[in-house]
Amino acid sequence: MDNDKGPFYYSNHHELNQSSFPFFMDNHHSTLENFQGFFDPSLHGNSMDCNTLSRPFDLSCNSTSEVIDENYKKHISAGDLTMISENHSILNSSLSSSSNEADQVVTEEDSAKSKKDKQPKECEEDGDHEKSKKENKTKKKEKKAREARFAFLTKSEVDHLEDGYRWRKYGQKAVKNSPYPRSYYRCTTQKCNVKKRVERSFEDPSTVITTYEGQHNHHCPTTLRGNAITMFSSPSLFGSTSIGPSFPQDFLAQLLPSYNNQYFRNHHEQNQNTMLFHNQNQQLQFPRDNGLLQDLLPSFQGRQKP
DNA sequence: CGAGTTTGACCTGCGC
DNA sequence: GCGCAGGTCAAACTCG
Repeated sequence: MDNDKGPFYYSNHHELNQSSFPFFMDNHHSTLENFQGFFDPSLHGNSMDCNTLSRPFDLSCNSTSEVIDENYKKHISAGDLTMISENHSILNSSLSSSSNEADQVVTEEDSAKSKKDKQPKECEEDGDHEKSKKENKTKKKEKKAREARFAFLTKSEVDHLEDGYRWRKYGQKAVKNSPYPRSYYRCTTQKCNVKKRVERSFEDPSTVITTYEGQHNHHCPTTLRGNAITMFSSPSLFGSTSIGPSFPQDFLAQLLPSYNNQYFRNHHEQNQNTMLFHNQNQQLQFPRDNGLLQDLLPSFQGRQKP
């Protein structure tokens, strides 16, 4: 994988298992397996800013939501897991089923293999399908920046997890080397081009891999924000001194209603006592720090690419 | 009847 | 150039 622009290159031979995956959700046991591990500065020797990961998520659900930063719309290759770092870098690891989830690359890059990003709709609305095809061909050289993607694993028996948004399935494909198909969804809201892919891990069939692409430009239809914010900001939940002043509540508040509210819906009651951040006495601080890439995924051995 | 799903065909990029 | 795999389209279908 080309990585000329990225300051960091991570070998794909280092293990990235579920415990090092940024958001490993376990709906059955009412835990977010890796939130604590992911944010825990004692594990990573450093910490991260709330904005680091909130960017690729739906900001429009937040009352303080703002214009999408074009700098985050970097190309990434198909089938990649992406996280956006504070300094606009992208952590990028392959999730394609043809590759192993434990055999991943983390890199900042503008992907050279940005696949087609079709824009035929405008053309087809005039009913001239052939014309649109031709125009499409002429446009293919104008590689449009692929939307940022963000993927996470969820332990669930349900493939398509409720996340508060309405999705229309527009495709399903068999995935190579996997008995489980990959489903393609598009946000049903007009002019919202957010997509997501859902597939089940063939290595761990209890795990669903959900990949979001793009950012919603509308409010979450069925937000559970209130619950999420209450829970995450509750001193009784985390302990009044356990959360540092820069605890990414905004990030979590943005994240959870959109991406995990089934979790809350189903387990809200028990979650009040059992959920999230196993070690609640941990000091959690997230100073703004650009040197975060090496710290995010400690199982990787990052190195400067020559 | 509208919204969502299914599914085969098609398009595109990439590796050989 | 060819084949493969990922991604998308769109007609047919299902469902409420």
